[in-house]
Amino acid sequence: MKTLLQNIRPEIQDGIFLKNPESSDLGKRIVKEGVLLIDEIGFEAFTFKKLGERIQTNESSVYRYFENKHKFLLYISSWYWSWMECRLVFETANLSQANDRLMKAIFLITEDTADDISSDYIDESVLKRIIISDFTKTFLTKEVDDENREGFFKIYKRVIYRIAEIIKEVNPAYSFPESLASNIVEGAMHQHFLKQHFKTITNCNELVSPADFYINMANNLLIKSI
Amino acid sequence: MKTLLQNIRPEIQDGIFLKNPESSDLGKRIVKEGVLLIDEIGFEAFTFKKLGERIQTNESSVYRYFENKHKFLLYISSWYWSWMECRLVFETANLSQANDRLMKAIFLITEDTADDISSDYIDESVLKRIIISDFTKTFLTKEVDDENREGFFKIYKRVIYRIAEIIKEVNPAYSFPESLASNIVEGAMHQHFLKQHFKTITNCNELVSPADFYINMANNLLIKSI
DNA sequence: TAAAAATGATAGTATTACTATTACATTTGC
DNA sequence: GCAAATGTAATAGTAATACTATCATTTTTA
Repeated sequence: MKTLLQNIRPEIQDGIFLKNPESSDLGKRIVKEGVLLIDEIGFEAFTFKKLGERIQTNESSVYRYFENKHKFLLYISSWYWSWMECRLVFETANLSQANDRLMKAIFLITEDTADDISSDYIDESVLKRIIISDFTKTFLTKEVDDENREGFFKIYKRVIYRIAEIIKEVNPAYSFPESLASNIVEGAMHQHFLKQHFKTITNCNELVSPADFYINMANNLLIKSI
Repeated sequence: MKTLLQNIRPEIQDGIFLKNPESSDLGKRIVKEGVLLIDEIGFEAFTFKKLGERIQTNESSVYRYFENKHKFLLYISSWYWSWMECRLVFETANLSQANDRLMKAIFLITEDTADDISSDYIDESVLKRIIISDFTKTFLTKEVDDENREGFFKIYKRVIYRIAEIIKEVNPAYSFPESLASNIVEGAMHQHFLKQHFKTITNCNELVSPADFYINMANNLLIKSI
């Protein structure tokens, strides 16, 4: 499993990068260190100049790979969702019961920490933290419709479709499969955030995970109500 | 009701503004036109210089009221949640059944458009659009813990507590009242966003509203499962 | 080994995000 | 009605951001 995932290259939409960062050592360093730098100082304070200093290269070299930091965030987000889709497909493949697939899918999406399956150069647990605090910023912009048309959110949406499909299998009569899927994916990130910063408006803590909350939700909405 | 709400001044935490914009005509124009400008060009492109030009005043005059545009967003967000809390309290006050109060609360929080109850100078339906696309940006920052300690998110959290309290009344045995409340509030904003920009990952559309989705959710989780 | 591609270094521009100063206008308190 | 206090406008200035352009140098590859 480990080796399999390590060899999978993420599918990234044309137009997100200028030059494929996987194609060179510098490109890989930009991505690897960029992720760490965003995690350290936050996306707002992150600049290509600071990244250049950190990896001992010129600001302009970074600009050869990515147009701007927004595209960089789109890149690492696509990477994350691509990796998530891959795990979703692999880890549900051998489950014959739709309900088992749903529980597994919710568990994967909402789990607290990425497990230790790591690609060669990106730290997934750090990436997950960035996704929780910054992914929504990729689409909460005035350019969202143009960028959606260009396919920049394709993989993210595909992850949601896959979960919605499992939901439909579990209970074909349920009226809101897509909304429930998108609610679980977005909501899980939000509950993780609340757990860290606004503890009083969530029941998630060291003992209760977002997975518990959403597994209970899915069971009640789809199974007990049949 | 209209006059009542018109006369209520929002409760805004000290430290969000430098000088109370309600205290002068210029301050009110800053808020009113600032809201419209953010709606038009988006929060990222919004600057105090552009706002100054729009209302024919100097950039530095705007800086006398707000430290920066982040604080401005915090201000209009507090305003929105304050107004929402007020409506929540008033419109559920006369309902004796906890379940009726919950349905009313969910409806208020998730409703499509603000109704025509308007304060003298802020356009609530425009403000609601801004909340949907920009509210999360107020807390998805590196400064969130400091700002939370300063009370900048107090009213927002209080809205969630109130909903969580109603949830507990409806079903005291339910294990995740705070998480469900925060999920509904945040999720409703997200479903509105999806309805506008990512139609394929939501079931909400012209016929089905986020209110339908969340009312069904609350009923199934809290009532049918008792 | 020559051509092509990638990188590094430097410089430059427009805009942003402010701060400071001073002059002028308006309100308010007595 | 006038002085004091407060509020606003205008101008200028700084540091950082978000890039783009140019050209020399190094590395890759054909």
